[in-house]
Amino acid sequence: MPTRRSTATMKDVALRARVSLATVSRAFAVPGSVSEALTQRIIAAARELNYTINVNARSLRSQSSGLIVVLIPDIGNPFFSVLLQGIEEQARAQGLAILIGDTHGDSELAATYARLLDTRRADGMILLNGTVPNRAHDGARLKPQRYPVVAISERIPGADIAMVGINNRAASCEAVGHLAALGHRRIAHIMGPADNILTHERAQGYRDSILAHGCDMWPEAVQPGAFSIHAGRAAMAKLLDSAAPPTAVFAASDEIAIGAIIEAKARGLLVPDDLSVMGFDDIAYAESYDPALSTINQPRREMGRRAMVMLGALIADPDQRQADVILDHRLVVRASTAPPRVASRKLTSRT
Amino acid sequence: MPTRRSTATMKDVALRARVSLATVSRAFAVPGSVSEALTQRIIAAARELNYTINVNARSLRSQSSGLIVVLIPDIGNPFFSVLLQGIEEQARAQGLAILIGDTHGDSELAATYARLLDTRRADGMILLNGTVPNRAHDGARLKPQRYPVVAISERIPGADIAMVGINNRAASCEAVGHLAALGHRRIAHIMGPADNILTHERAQGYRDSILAHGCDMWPEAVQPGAFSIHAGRAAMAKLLDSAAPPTAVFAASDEIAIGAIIEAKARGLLVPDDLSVMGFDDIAYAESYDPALSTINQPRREMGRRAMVMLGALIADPDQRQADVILDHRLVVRASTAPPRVASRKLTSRT
DNA sequence: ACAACTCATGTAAAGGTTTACAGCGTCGAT
DNA sequence: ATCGACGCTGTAAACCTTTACATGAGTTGT
Repeated sequence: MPTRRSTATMKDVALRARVSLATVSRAFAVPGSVSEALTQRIIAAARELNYTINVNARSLRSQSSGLIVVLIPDIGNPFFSVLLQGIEEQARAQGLAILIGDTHGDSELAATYARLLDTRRADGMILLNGTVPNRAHDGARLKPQRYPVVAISERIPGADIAMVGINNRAASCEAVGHLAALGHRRIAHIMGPADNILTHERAQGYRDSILAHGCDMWPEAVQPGAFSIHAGRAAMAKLLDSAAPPTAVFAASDEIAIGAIIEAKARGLLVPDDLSVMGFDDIAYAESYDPALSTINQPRREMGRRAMVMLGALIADPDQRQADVILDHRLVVRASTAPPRVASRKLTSRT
Repeated sequence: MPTRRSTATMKDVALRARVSLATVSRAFAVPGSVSEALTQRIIAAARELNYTINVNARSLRSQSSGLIVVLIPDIGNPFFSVLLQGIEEQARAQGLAILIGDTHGDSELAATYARLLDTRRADGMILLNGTVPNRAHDGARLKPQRYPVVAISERIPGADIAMVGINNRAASCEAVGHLAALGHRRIAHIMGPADNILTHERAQGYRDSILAHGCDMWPEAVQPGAFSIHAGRAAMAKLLDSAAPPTAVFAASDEIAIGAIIEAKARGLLVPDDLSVMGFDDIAYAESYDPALSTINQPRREMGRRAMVMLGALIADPDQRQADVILDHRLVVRASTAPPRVASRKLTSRT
């Protein structure tokens, strides 16, 4: 039970400024509606009383909270931080604050956060990739109410939710194309988690490119994984253990790529001399890693900003349909990719 | 203007369950106060009507929002993400949600977020190191009201705000001690930003240790910096340009350490053979870097959790004083530190 | 001079909860 | 049978705004 802080209310301000309560409210909320003289008097009175509006009362009456929820699978993942900054900047510009819900990939938890919309604590929601609060029973619940929701980087199947993202398939195709252009013929792919849609879009882009360039195809070329350093390392180990290891790897995320490089180094391989590695995302550490990662840059800040703009529009008019926004990605070539060694074929023995 | 969603209210539930409004409220809020039979009837009615409580109304009446603000200088900094997770987990356990304010180190912005307390939008606030919304005029404002506030890892000068953290001075002393124990005599220090208190505590620990071990002291040994890779790299460049470069560096953060290593590598130096580098914080990437970073581990998740616990107590009773919590740090020795090269003595001449 | 308007302000009714207080029925003790 | 206590439920006030509607003063046009 918090101690009741005795704070000035609008009524107090009205009394002091010798106007009605309604006038005070209007002076603050509706710009041109109160005469200059009164507005000054009211502002003065408010300042003297150290008045601050009670947001809860306002929300109750106006049926909107000025808050939006952002659902993230994992705050710790550096991919999301810049995205968040974009969202947050834009939200602030629109006078909204953001409420972050870390779902830890748990759809139960996601549903809990989604409930903030039901309870009118939040006006809208942004879904970051992988977090789908409506997998289970909530799919049915989300749609009929037509809550303002936009997804970043993931198309939610079934629920027609507006989204902003990049063309993952094309980007992956380009990434693998870069490796092929360097002369690689034996290019493997380490995937993200199987239940993530991005994983499949990127894998598809990989396949497109392998086909288009007539590169090697072999059963173990595509390894399952997850968006983590650990998974990347494990998958790389499998690839290197195989009879005919690849000369290049396209990882579905930078973290996977880092894991792959760690494993390669652990075995005495030189990157990029013995093995080229491509990442995806261009997280902050990609540039600082040794070797600096070649990767696909996603315009994350812009993605966040655009999503927030769309959400704002949706909040203003929940019935309007928003078109998807596909932003441009960018191939970033750094030091982790190079032409294959001509002599590299000699490694191919054993088992 | 959002379309008014016609939602069931308590009144509707009361009608349907044939009880009074008050009884419904009590059934939900005050555990043992309503008879079993009625409670069941009420719950059934609520379910049938798809009732969800209106949080704004509750907040208005009960003068508390169930929200807490967390002020962060930079969401993108990986040091904070785990901290956040700790806070968030504990907050959820206490039925609270967190509102994240990224201040970008801007105290103006921090003040904006701090205002959420004034407007009753938030019940309490957690300050993450470096963010001091009361540097300027707000110091005076924060104290008299006695808002529930706790700081993580930084003692706010002047304002008596409870805090949880580690002993930075002792930890730094230990870090440098590790380098000295390896045989280093010429140990430099790259500091964080000058306006951050942690910077000075860590620098002090460095000095303590240098003195205690009788290591070299020279004017350029301590370089100003900032908590970033870039700053680390620049400072390292200065150190290496000097006539008698150090054989080891203690960086005030892991990011600085990474920057330092990048610069050393760029000059063809081997880490740790030619130069040992110690970091501080043990961020996620410290372990994956090449070489893996020796550093000081801060129990970040636990710090977040403890801070939230304290805040909870403070919200329950704003007048009680909370004792500071100092948690244990841990020296983590990995691959970026090693004994100095014996031949390195030959560098020590000149001037 | 009067109708028709505009414009600034005031009045009062929501908005959905929580909670102090009152009422009422039951039970045990006298 | 009476009293007090206790446990459950209902009544109504309070929390602080926003906003539809009413009011009245001033302006314009005839």
